[in-house]
Amino acid sequence: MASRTLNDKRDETIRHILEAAAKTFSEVGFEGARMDEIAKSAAVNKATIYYHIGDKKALYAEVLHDIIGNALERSLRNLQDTQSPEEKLKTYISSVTHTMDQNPYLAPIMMREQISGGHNLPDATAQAFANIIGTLTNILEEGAKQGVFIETIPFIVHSMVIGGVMFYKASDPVRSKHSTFFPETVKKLDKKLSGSVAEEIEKLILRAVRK
Amino acid sequence: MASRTLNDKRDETIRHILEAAAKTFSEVGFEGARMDEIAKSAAVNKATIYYHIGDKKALYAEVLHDIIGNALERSLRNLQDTQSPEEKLKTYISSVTHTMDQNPYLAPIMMREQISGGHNLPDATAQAFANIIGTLTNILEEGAKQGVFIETIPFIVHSMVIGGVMFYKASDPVRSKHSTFFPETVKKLDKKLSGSVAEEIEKLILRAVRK
Amino acid sequence: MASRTLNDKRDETIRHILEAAAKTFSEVGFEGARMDEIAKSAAVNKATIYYHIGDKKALYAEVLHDIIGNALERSLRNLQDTQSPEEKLKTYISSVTHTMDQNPYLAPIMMREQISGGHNLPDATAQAFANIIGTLTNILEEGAKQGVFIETIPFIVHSMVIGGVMFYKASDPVRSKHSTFFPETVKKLDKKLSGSVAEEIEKLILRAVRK
Amino acid sequence: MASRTLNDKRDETIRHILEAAAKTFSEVGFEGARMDEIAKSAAVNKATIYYHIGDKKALYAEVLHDIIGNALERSLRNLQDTQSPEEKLKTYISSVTHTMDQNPYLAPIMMREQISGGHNLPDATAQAFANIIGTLTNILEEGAKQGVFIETIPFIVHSMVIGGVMFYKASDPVRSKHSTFFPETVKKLDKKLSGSVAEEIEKLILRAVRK
DNA sequence: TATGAATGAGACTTCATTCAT
DNA sequence: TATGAATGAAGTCTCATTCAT
Repeated sequence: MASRTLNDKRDETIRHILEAAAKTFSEVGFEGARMDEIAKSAAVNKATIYYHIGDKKALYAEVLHDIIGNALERSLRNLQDTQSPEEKLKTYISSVTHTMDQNPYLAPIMMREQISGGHNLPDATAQAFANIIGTLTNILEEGAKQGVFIETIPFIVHSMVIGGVMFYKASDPVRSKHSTFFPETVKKLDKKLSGSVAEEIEKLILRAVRK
Repeated sequence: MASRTLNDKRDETIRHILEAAAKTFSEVGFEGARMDEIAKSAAVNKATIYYHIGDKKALYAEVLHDIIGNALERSLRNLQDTQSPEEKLKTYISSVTHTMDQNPYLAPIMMREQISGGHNLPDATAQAFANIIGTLTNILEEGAKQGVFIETIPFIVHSMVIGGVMFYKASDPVRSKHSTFFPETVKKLDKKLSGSVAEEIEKLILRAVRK
Repeated sequence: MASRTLNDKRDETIRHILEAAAKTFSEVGFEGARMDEIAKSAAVNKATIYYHIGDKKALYAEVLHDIIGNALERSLRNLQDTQSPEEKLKTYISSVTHTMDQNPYLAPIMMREQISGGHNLPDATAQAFANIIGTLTNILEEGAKQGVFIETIPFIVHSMVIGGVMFYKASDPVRSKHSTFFPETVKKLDKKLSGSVAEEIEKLILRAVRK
Repeated sequence: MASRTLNDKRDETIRHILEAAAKTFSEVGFEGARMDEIAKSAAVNKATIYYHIGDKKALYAEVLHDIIGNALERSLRNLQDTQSPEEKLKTYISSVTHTMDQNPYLAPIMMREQISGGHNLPDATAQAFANIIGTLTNILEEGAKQGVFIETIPFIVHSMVIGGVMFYKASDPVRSKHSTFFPETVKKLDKKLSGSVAEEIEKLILRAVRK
């Protein structure tokens, strides 16, 4: 029981650190993140991070693996037994939008990774990422074979879904900051993707690929 | 004549600096950029940057204004006298893709700005950025009014176009780095947007919004 | 019986620690030694060192007292009843060389102490060290009085014996590391002082001081 | 002329740094040295060391090369045209003792290098060091061939000369610190090797090897 | 105008030590 | 008795910026 308690405490500390790190990395990126800031935000001594996890790079890798890796994989599980390609595509898109909503750190971190060429992307994460594309490709090809979808370049559809969703998620701060430049209709948009926004994306993508 | 020559030289130096800075900022972001690196890449002394332009923030603002600002505005000019909403939308998309191809520093810098909430975005640039959305909104609304487009949330279409294009452009390094994870079809895709890729995006967007 | 067993275990733990500490201190010096490293090498938890012995300085003092102190004193016992000054000098030198061979941690630690001015030298150790010089001085003076040795400055003879022996012992790693620089004859030399090397030193010193 | 002045200043700064570093490294060793301390002692900002020379390891290497390397080589020049093996041996020893006197940082640094196995010894320095042994070996072998010296193991003679001299030089702090333990005769010894002490060493070594 | 030298502030990291169990 | 967790202090190094010429 004692060891159980100890492990609990350890795990809790680590979770605090990873949570704070994910938040910081998502907000300011790897280069902009300060170990001091992360430690303070996790309410632990800076050295504790080094004790439990390691240096900044190791911390980043851990965040990617722990927070991002899981989220990406989880988002694919709902697909298993859905039926028609169209249904699958809907589920796929709603899984992606839902995941982005659930984990607010996901989109910024992944976008930055994307831009910087995946320099710090652990293989496991890159693999998970590739799986997403693979899954979409399968859906689109299956749909094309069944004659319900047109022929497409899957990676471009993928770019539009993921890029579009991420862009939308990430654009929230800009929209509010320079609000005077944006028309009212743009500013009114919900911060959440789920609901009408997710449906709008689904609608557009389906219209685009449906025969 | 002497002063003309001097000015030429001065301008050339500044151009070198801005070019090098744009490249560096696009590759590693504001936080990741090193003044030393930029100076070396511009083949000038580090102090020269401070002499001619100012500190790092000033340099970044100058890059945004000089490189990005112009490019954005240029991309809108082709729209002036095109006719039907569908034609306008086509031109709009090809302008965006063309601009991204012309200026390789544009997409990364803008995406990073987007993610970080436009923290360093000069007002002029934000304004130009807002104009793009405004233009697209007008096109879509005109199309809807004429009954050739469905009703859409313009900012979401915008997210899919810009986000999709940027994502595609930015994903090139990841695709090659973790190439083993990606299927052959993904790896074969062209680095340039123009041509088939731009057409594919146009096709999908048009299919999505066309009634 | 239980307490006896406990004491045994405790003593064994302490012995492990001191052994590991002596090895580490001899290899990298006081400043270069890491408590983590010593604990790992002793197969105990780091806190155990603090519990049983104390902080780094206390540990170092303990090593000096326990390992070094005894060795130095032991090396003097053989001298008690030897007879002629020449015999005594021979015994003295072979005691020194033998001690250095027996305890591989001795020479490095003592040399470092020497260099750093005995900053961390406990009084007991310094005393034992002074005794060695005193003993040699006595032997040399007795020999001079008996007319079998020339007049010498004992501390200089001492420097040549101790310095020479330590230098020889310590030079083993350099000889092998930069082996290409050393001629074959140098590299072939034995790691042990005892035997031919000790005899050679004896021979040279005796020739130097013998009338 | 301006550039000359600039270079002078640069060189002076570097000399200050190397001087301070040599002193510090000699006193407390590589691990014990603090960059802060060295900078303060050189009256420059800490960053200036990194600007001109590099990190701690680079600084240490530079010290070894600059201070030690030169000194060692200089000590060999006097040997060129001396005549008899005995004269050469005398010159050799006085060169060594003189060098140690001239450069007070030499003995401690070299001894520490010796002890730690030449871990940080640049090849150039190791080479210079090997040359010293080679030179002595030649002298001893020439003397033996001419029948004026006995057969010896040169590296052991070398150990006694270098080890002895270094030990003597290095023992100065201990002698004064624990002065109560040392007899008056030991304490009275001069800090300088030159003069009587150097002569005493010469005398002893010559007596040892002379046939 | 341009630049090599220099620096203050602050970043990352290490390490001896203590705490809580 | 022993230890995993945690930390404060201090160390190394970096970097945007300024200085002096």
